Amino acid sequence: MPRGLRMRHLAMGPPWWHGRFHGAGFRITIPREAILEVLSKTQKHLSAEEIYLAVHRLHPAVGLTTVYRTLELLVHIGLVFKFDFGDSRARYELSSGPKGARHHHHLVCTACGRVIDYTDFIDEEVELLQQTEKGLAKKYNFKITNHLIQFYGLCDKCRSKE
Amino acid sequence: MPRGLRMRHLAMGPPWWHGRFHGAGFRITIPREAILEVLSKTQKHLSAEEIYLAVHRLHPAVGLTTVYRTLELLVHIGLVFKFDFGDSRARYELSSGPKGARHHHHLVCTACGRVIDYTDFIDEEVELLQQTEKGLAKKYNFKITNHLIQFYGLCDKCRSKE
DNA sequence: TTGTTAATGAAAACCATTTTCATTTATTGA
DNA sequence: TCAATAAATGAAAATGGTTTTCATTAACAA
Repeated sequence: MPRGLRMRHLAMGPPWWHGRFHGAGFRITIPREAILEVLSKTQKHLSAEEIYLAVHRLHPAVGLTTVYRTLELLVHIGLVFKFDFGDSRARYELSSGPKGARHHHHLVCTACGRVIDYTDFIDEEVELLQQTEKGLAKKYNFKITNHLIQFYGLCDKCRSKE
Repeated sequence: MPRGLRMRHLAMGPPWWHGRFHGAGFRITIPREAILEVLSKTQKHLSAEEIYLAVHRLHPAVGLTTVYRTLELLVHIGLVFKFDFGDSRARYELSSGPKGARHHHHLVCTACGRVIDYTDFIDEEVELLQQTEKGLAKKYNFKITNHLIQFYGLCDKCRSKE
């Protein structure tokens, strides 16, 4: 049986993101473990408070302040995306799991605030985006690390109410 | 010599957006005129306070509250776009002038916050976006009215500081 | 194990935005 | 042209998500 990285996961070794932390000189703490645990077990776009509540269930000692600070850190090192869907509170999402395959875009209903993730057309989009990124990077000497694509409109429910 | 509304604009006729207001049942007031005036004379992404300050120069009686309320209204009727560039204050931009040709996307520097508008590649993007919108609209029964595209990364100045 | 320093939690501060409410003003009908 | 009336406004207060402060705790290198 092969060893190495593979084994570490089957044997429940350190989570995949520990390396990212150590590499950047950050400490691995219980609140941080808990927050990443929560984020990695949901597909939803959680707000800081929702994350706090979920973490609080497991570790009541963890405070909201730490949740905010940790999220800021995670966004900074690129482990988490921060979104604004227009409801005056930020939403957070793991940018990619250990398998690194989560990228999606959003449909935001401007009437009820519902957010739909979609991955359809992502391939075509990504191809174009890469060309665009390349061109923009060159023209503006900009180092592009990320992009945000959101479509706004009315979801099926809100359409029928009109 | 003709009197009435016409005169107020030096025979230039009512601004192009008056129709949009009357049609939706909203009144045309001095603060609203002033706010649209300010928005139509800049290419920048102004914050509510910046708009307030600019309006204040012309009409000191106009308050910040009214600016917020008017912007909300303008966003609602689609005359203005509201953006979030991550600096904890919303930015506003006229969605289209009378000639309706202003659409662009943004490059946002995550280090210094600089925002660059670009219209390059817009044609190719728009073509793909239309296909995507069509597909998404069908699949999710979503009526898409708008989209947001932003690229994040480091601008030339911040790159060289690294 | 221990010393150093980052990380934390509670409470207070912050600040963009929203709400309240009394007053003003644009519009409509006489 | 002039009220009538309901929308719009401004000042001040409230709101609420997020950040800061500061004393305490805990991660981790030696």
